[in-house]
Amino acid sequence: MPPSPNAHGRTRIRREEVGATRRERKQRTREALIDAALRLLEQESFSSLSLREVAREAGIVPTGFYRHFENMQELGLALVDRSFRSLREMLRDARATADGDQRMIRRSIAVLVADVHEHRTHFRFIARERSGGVASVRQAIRSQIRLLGSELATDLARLPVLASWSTDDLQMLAALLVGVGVSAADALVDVAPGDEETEQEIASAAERQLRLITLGVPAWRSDQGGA
Amino acid sequence: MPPSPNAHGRTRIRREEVGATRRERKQRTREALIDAALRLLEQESFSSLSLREVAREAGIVPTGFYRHFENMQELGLALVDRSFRSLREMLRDARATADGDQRMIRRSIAVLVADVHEHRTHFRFIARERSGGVASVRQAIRSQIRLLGSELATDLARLPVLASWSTDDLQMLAALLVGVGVSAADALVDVAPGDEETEQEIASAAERQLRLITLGVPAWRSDQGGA
DNA sequence: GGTTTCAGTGTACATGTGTACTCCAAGATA
DNA sequence: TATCTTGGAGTACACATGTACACTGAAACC
Repeated sequence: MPPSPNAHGRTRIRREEVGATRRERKQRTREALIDAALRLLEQESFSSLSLREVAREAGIVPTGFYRHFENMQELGLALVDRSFRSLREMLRDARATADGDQRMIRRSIAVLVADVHEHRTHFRFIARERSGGVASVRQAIRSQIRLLGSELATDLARLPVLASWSTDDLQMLAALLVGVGVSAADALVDVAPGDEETEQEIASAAERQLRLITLGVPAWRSDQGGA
Repeated sequence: MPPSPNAHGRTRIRREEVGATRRERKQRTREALIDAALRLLEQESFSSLSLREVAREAGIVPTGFYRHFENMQELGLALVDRSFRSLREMLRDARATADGDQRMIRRSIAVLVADVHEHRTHFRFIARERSGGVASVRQAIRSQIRLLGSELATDLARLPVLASWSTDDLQMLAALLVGVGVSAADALVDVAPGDEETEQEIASAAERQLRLITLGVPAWRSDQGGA
């Protein structure tokens, strides 16, 4: 624990603070709580994060927390929501604007890398809690990722190469592709902030992995099982 | 928190317990601590696990913990070690005894599924902490998984189809295959204990994913970049 | 058989926790 | 203007936590 608990740039909210309507100020405190949590999550995991800690970092008194969230778990769900909001749209856009599977792959990876870059804290949270401690948070994250997969499967179904594929096989493929993305994001989150080279390597590896997979697609026959 | 903290079958260790040499008894208590931790980790994450909790569950007094581990983090590393010990050998064996890539895939997945089945607690721990809270534990797990990848890459290099591949591409392929395995294990850990059907589905999906990847292999050309 | 070692005990303490309660000042509403 | 509503403050309490310290009795050793 750092010696000075309120040391670095937390968002102090005070009654005296200038601010417009009451709703706006409440909203702002809510944001401050979310941001405070994300900031603290760079150092520790969600399940070991305490209500008091978050409140302190946000600059309000512990009991004030309850005006915004019933408990920490609810804060967790808000964090999941916040973290996934933009990514899903951006990915869908990326697939819509660029068709042709190779271009789609490059675009999607680029979007992912850029988003991880810009919202590192969100992705660190997601990566850490995807299999992590608090059950409801974990489930929320997984359901978001599953959604990502379904959306991808729907788009894939429109590609000529995949026209003859069964829904089951499409889901399998989509899950595989999403898995590669998740692994890449996982790896990116742990790259030192300045290290663009490693970042580039991870992106390139993910791209090549996706490309390898697409190479298998034309040869796929659902029923071929044995050696 | 459950009403009776010492309720279910924890391993009580007492001075009066019959036991042979002093070393053996110390070893047994150490095991009891590890087992206690694994038991508790079914309900909560490692970073929110307390030293007192583990000691209590193992049937010793809090301060007794220090006779075995310097702190919780060291316990965590012991858990990582314990969890990976058997799997790596089993996987290497599986690849050694069955050559021919399709058979290798089937065998490896079978080994993984069986091991997850038998040591569910280990894999739950690994899955949860792989991206989880305590840095040193996370790093230990990742290095084990990376090792898994390197070992696989070495074995892959011996396959005729991959003879011409660069080391870099082999690493990329190995990472992809290991990634599929990790995802599968992730999913398996959350299957309800009795539900063999879902288990079978996950295994089958992973197998198909691996098969699809191998289909891409003959078509791979390292330098082909564009659409 | 006497001495040493040491795994596990028991006590103690300062600190952090979640949450119940009352209070208040400023925004909302009439 | 007077009244109501409500974010947030302040106080309080009953816990749980990590670890320091002195202890004990049996195994290990001479």
